[in-house]
Amino acid sequence: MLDDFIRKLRLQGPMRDDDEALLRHLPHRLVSLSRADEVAHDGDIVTQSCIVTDGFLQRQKVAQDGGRQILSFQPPGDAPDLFSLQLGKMDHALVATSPAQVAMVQHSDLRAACRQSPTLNDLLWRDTLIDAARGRYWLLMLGRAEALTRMAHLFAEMYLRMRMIGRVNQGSFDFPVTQGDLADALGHSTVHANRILQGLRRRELLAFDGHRVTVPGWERLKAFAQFDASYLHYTDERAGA
Amino acid sequence: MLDDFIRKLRLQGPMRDDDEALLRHLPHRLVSLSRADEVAHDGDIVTQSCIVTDGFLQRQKVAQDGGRQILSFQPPGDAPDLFSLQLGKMDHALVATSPAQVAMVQHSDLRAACRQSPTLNDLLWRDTLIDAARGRYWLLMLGRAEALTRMAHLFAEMYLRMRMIGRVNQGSFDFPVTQGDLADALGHSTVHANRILQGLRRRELLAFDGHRVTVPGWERLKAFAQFDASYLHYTDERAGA
DNA sequence: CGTTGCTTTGAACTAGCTCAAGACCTGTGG
DNA sequence: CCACAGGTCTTGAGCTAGTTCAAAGCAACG
Repeated sequence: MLDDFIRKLRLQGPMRDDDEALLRHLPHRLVSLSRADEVAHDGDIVTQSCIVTDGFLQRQKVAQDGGRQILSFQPPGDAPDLFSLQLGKMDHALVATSPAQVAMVQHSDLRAACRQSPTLNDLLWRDTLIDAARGRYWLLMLGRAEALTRMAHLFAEMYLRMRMIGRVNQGSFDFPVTQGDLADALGHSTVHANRILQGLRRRELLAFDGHRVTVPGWERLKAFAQFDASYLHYTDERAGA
Repeated sequence: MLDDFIRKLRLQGPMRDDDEALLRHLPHRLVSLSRADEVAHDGDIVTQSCIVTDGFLQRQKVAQDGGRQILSFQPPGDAPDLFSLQLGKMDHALVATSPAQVAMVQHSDLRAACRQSPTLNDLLWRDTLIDAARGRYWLLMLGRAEALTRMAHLFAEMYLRMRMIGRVNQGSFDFPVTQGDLADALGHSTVHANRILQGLRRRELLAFDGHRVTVPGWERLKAFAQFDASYLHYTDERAGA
């Protein structure tokens, strides 16, 4: 069940076999989620973290005026609230983007594993930092990139991340989000998200039907989105190619 | 020299006295910087991290089109590239915003200290995660907040962070940045940054002369900026009040 | 087979941009 | 001590990317 997580950690740095064993023996409880289910609410005090095993979660934050900003989409293999192991408190909500499945792990068990193995401690720390690096890149996109590039970049990142966990088949992968979700992630209105998607399809950079993304030419999309995979900090040489 | 850093860590969670001693005995080298000096370049492989002891650093990233996005301003007490302890590689540049002083610490020494004290390991991990939390909040601002709120929020955050390290006197603190810097941080043009600042001054929310910020009424600014300090994860009760 | 939520389109509007020029300030060399 | 140079700030004016509002089309689900 934690296969994707372990696979991703291995892509992000060297993992000792005994650390993998420690992870595999982590007690966990599988939970199935429907779209919009909240794994954790903004402000919650939490004592467990989750690992996405199927579907997508998203981080989101609702502003005073009711506007919603989606801070990230988290594909399988992600541990989107691993940070709470150290912070203990949510500063945003963690919500199921689509029907999803997560493995819940107690902080006490994670802490015990980290104490037992400093190298596992480092692997997890590293994962939370790569997560932050993705956030920084998203910041760059929101601040500087124009609409088409921004949207293209989001899809390029998802494409590569899904490919790295083996979930891309013939240039296409599941990504069940609404255009409203995309708009809230990119800081646009729903109407404009719709028009951007049409623009990307017209340019034959990607097609998206609300459930599945198809990338006809990865190199073309990469170039258009000015996508440079180095911020994902994969140590594997094939990454991003 | 590491006083502000230790002070900040103590505000973010309980610190054992022996951990403080470990930090104080970290070998470090003080470096003075002029405005625009690069502590680390985008893409650098690094084996040391810095702690800001005076002045401001900023993270920044230059897009293909030459546009620059400032990802964060780092006041004294921050360790803006502590993440490189785990990642080893810069995915953005670290630059002096103004004349500044930093303490450089070797990763090998930091790693030794973390191995020696798991609680110190946690304090540092925690610090990198709070840094990420600030980034998420900035993302919310860039995505959803309108110009005036966005600018006000940046100043509110800097005000509070400076106050927590004792660098606010009578509602005013040093913040030597140009309007171009502010624009590049907030995703605006320089011209617009200028007009926003005029708007904030006209409303008597804050005054800024290019060197120093003066906040005539903290409560008013807080309300206007919709500032809620909880994302800074200070454990001290006085924080944000 | 009707309801509900999502997508698509049009049209008017606006926040923020770009371009351009002038004012101001600060440090430097003569 | 002055003049000049380079950067920063300020202002105006026209433009554009993206918004809001409103309505219609579509598709999935009970």
